[in-house]
Formats: sequence, structure tokens, C-alpha cells
Amino acid sequence: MVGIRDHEPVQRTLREARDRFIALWGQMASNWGIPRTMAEVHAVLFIAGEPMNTDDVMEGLGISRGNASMTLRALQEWGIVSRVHLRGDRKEYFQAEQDIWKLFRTILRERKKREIDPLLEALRACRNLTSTGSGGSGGAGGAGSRRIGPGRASVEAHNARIDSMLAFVEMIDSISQRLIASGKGLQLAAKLLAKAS
Amino acid sequence: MVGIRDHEPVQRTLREARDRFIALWGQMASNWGIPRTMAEVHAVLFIAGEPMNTDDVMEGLGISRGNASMTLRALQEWGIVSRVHLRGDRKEYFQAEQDIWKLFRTILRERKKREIDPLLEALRACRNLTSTGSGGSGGAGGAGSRRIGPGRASVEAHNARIDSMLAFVEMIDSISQRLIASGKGLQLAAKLLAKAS
DNA sequence: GCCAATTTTCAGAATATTTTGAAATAAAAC
DNA sequence: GTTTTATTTCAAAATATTCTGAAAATTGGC
Repeated sequence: MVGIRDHEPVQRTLREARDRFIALWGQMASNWGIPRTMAEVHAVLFIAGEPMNTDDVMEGLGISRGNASMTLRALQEWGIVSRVHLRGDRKEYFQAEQDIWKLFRTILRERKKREIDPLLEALRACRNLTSTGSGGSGGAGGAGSRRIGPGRASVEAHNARIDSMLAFVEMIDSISQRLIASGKGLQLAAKLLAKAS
Repeated sequence: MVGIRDHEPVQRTLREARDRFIALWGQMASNWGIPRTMAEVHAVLFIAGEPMNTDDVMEGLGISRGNASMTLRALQEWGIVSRVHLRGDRKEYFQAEQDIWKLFRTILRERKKREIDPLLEALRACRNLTSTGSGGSGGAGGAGSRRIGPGRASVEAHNARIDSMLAFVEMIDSISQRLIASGKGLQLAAKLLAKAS
């Protein structure tokens, strides 16, 4: 876009740096359960800094049109890439959020919604199967079950384990909520953690 | 182990709760880039609460001996499962860490070592390719490069993007370090975040 | 309405990951 | 040492995931 000649050493180095960044980002994402190509498309858009169309993305990464289309849609659903219309061009353009902190919060919000919330619900349901101490159903009925079976102790040990897991996930959930809400939540957290030896 | 008869309703419910927990844990792990079976084996050991041998794990999950062996080794390498020898038994037994916070810190330490640290190093190397402002190589040599090419502005915009990414990863790294070090770091963080509106 | 440009969809192909099982190795018993 | 039991290894098979490409659908211009 900006420069035509790419024998300029600066341009070649820039291209090399971009490619390295894209590869890095894709690698890291796939470590964390995000499809490599999805992260690479995001990286291309992020590092370009300006809107790109589907063909730019396709040739930038050497992927098919179908793949580019599906991946761009997924990125939009995640809320980290947005559509732009450029005047006088019929194609659609896409641009990535440039503010890393905003990006982080968006991803966190999405993962909480898709993963943490359902997990919490399921864990609570699981806990209710063997209710003791807290609320829940369990079996037949009223106060004091039929007989204290041989497994009574093991049920209580089991419940203690599930409860500690629940407490852990609830804490993660609560921290996520705060980070999602507060603009500079992470920086704040780091500062606070630093003070508290 | 504890109870022989499993027509006891309590025992059936307990089994059901265990199975649900195992499935949940496996599902969640695979969302976060950890092989499902690895998490399931960990879950079996965690929820059992007592040491189990390879055959117990195999039949508990319906996996092959080879798979159980490899997965148990991987869990040991992660440091979240340990080997025990039981008196009068020739088989090896395995047990999972029961303290969730300890478990969390162990996993965090390992992921930092395997993923964050290499990422940081690579990002810094990438940044050095296009050095401006900070240190680094770049090209030929002395002060003031040959000519200010057409891409000068785009290089600086690129550097700004990489720098913000670097700052972000450095913050994640620093927070991880603190959480790994401090016993109750997460609870602390949550409390602090709660106070700071 | 039509036409051309662009985007989406999805069955099948390509790729990557995980699992098996049996042979090889190791460890304990004697 | 031999025998028996337990564990590890790894090539091949099974499974799961991701990608392609061309047909179908959509969109914008007129």
C-alpha cells in the first residue's frame, strides 16, 4: 500500500518482522486452544494496522477463499475484528482492534461467557447430585436419609473436593468479571499484587 | 475400594457424580489446549482422592495401557501427579495433588516456562529487527541511517504495535510470577481488585 | 426485473492429533 | 541365573480438526 518498491532494505525487514509476528501469534494461540489460522488472520490485520479485504488476507497467508471467509466471520463473532466499508470499493474490508487491553477484555468476556459460565453451572449441578451441607436434591426425601450407608464418609470427602473446585472456579469467575469491567484492571491488579509482597 | 456392593443408591449416585466431574474437567481442559485424556486421567485421580494404579485408570476411562502409561508420565512431568509405592503391591500407584491452589500454581508455573517465556524472548527478537527508540541491530551501522525511506512512518507505527504487545505480555508474565510465588496470590488479587472499585 | 461482483456454504480432501496394541524393556521374586 | 509381572515405546490405525474449491446465495448497480 504505502511503498511500491520492496527492494528497499527497510521494507524487506518490515515484511520479515510482520511474518515473524504472525507466526508467533499463531503459535501462541494454538497453545491456548484457539485455531492457528484464526489467530494468524487476526495477527495479519493487527500488524497491518489498516483495513484489508478478503483477497489481501488470502494472499497474505496463502489460504483459500472459503477459509478466509469463515475465519473472518468467526473473528467478528468474537468481536475482535470489525467490518468497514471503503468508499468507492465494493469489497468488504476488515480491521482488527488496535488497543491490546480492549482486545484482552473482549476475549476474556467471550471466554467467560462460552466456557466459565457453563462450567460453573455444570459443576453446581454435579455438586447437587450428592448434596450435603448446602442445598440440593439427591434422592427420595425428607430430613435424615434412610440409613447411613457404608459410603457416607466417601461421599463427604467427594463433596469436599467438588466444593474446593467450585470455590476455585468461582474465584476465577469473579476475577474475570472485574477484569472485564475495569478499563485498566490488569495493570491495577499487577500494581496491587506488587505492593502486597 | 471402600464399598463392595454398588446397588446402594448412594454408591450409584457417587459414581454418577464422579463421571460427570471427569467429563466436565476433560471438556474444559480441551478448551484450553490441554489434551482431553490427560485432563480426564487427572480428574479420575483427583476425584478418587486415593492412589490408583495403571489398571484402575485404564478401566476407569476405558483407555489402552499405552495411552494410560504415556498420559501418566506426562502428568508427572507437569508435576501434578506423583508416584507412590504401596506396601506389598508390585504395581505403581499414582495420586493427584488435592490442593487446588497448589495445582493452579503448578500449572501456571509450567505454562509460563513453556509458553510465556519463549514468547517473550521471540517477541523481543522480533522487535529488534526494526529497532527504533530502544536498542537493537537493524542494518548497517552508525548514527542516522543512510536515507529516510518512504517506509519510515510505517516502521514506526509497526514498532508501536509490537511494543504494546510486548508490554502486554510482560505484564502477564509479571502477574504470573507473583501468582506462582505467593501461596494465596489469587485470593489476594481478588480481594484487592474488589476494593479498588 | 437482469447482470456482474462478492461472499458464504459445506461435502469431501488434506492434515494433524490421539489412540491402540503388541513387541521390547525393565523390575521384582525366587 | 530364570520366571513372572509390570511398564514403556512407537509404528500403524483411528479419530478429530482444519482446509479447499466450486456451487449456491447474496449484494449492489442499473
